[in-house]
Amino acid sequence: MNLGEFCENEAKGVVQSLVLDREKGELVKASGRVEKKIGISEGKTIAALKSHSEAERRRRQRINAHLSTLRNLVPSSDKMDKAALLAEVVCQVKQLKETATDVSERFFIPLDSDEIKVEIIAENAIDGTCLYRASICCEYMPHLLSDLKETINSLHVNLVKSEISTLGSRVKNVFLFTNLIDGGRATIEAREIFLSSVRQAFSSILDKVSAFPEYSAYPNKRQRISCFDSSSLLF
Amino acid sequence: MNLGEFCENEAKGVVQSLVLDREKGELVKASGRVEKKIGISEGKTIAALKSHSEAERRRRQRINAHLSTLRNLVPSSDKMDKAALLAEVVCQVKQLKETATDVSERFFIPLDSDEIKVEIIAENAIDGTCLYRASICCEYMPHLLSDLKETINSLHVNLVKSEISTLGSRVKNVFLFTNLIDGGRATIEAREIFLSSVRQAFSSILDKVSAFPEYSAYPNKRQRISCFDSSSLLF
DNA sequence: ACTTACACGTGAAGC
DNA sequence: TGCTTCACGTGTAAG
Repeated sequence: MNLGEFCENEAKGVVQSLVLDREKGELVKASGRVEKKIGISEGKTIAALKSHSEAERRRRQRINAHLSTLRNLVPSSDKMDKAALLAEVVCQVKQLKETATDVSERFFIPLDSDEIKVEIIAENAIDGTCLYRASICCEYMPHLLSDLKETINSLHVNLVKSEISTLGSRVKNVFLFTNLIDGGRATIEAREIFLSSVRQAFSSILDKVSAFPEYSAYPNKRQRISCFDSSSLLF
Repeated sequence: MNLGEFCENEAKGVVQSLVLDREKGELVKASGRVEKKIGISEGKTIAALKSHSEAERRRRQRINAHLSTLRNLVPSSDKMDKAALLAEVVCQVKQLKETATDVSERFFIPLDSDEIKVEIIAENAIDGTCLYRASICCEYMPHLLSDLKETINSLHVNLVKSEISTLGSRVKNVFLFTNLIDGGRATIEAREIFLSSVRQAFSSILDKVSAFPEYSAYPNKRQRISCFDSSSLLF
């Protein structure tokens, strides 16, 4: 029922509405409760309708403003319709994410998602000693590095190499180490147990970081990258 | 005028339409041309209206499908309304692009936008010889490298170093060189002329690449990065 | 004339 | 109840 229709029918004191019935393909009465008590507050109703349509107008403007912002961000998306623009945005986001992941894995850049990875990356053919790689990517917090150091120490591993890289407030740490305790005599089960204990140790750090109140509160930060070998610095 | 309104007025052989006048804040007649010849093709009109509303329905579905795809791509955007979702997407795209640019500049990764950069990066304090850095980022095409080689040769520069990196089908080349011809005696104007001649030479390569029919046709490619020093390989 | 895309006002549903 | 969001059918203009 549009505004014009309402006022027109208001005079008769009744509201009738016909709609297109999609299944039957014909016009039908809109509903059963078409009778209404009218005449008391036409002004109020009109005012409500007016504010409603104005609110809806504002909503559309908000959405379209974001869409045109996206248009500026996406190259050569002028004269694309809304659907095509959104399709293009989907592609861009996917591709950017994929690139970011690739770059991150190869070049050791911290991403925005927290992550822990612990894996065996090499096995000594002679004595069966394993080389492990453990990485943690998270938001920076005070004492993060000393916590990590403590964790590594408590695991009683033979640290081969450690690296840190930062991007904005994100930190990524990678550790290469061998297992001191069972070394070459480790069974597959023992290795799995060791892996999961390392994962657990790192996870508790991640929990601590997650619980830490961020003091950067998501600014439009200008991100800067730095990375270095911290083997000699930290440990 | 909605379908119900139309059919209702059709009986009277006239169409009246009231709309809310935003400036005056009151209801006014919609337009002057309210008289219509009706009774000839009601069926056709209804059919047209129906196909119209169905088309509009399909359009909405298309747009909403893309929006829900974006919802899945953006973390924790469940229960966001459309505007908030789009705002979040804008942020994500901006941040991803910024990160990509940072990473690209520092780690020498080709991005998706074609680019040429030629600049002086150092000047010899004694003889005034300049060290230049020229980079080109573009789509790969056959003979790109030999074209580049030819271009560099034709510029008669003293090539110090060249690097290539690729990401998917994108290629980025960086060249460090000094100017053989005028060397230390170059005036500021001569340097500018030299810079622009290098830019022009690279631009013609970029034009050639742009004109080249892509054979990758934008797949959802799994991008892989490789980069190497090509000084000894290429030149 | 037919299709297509957009803006609009409105009904319905969730707080 | 009032406010907000969404889907809908429609008016309208462009190709």
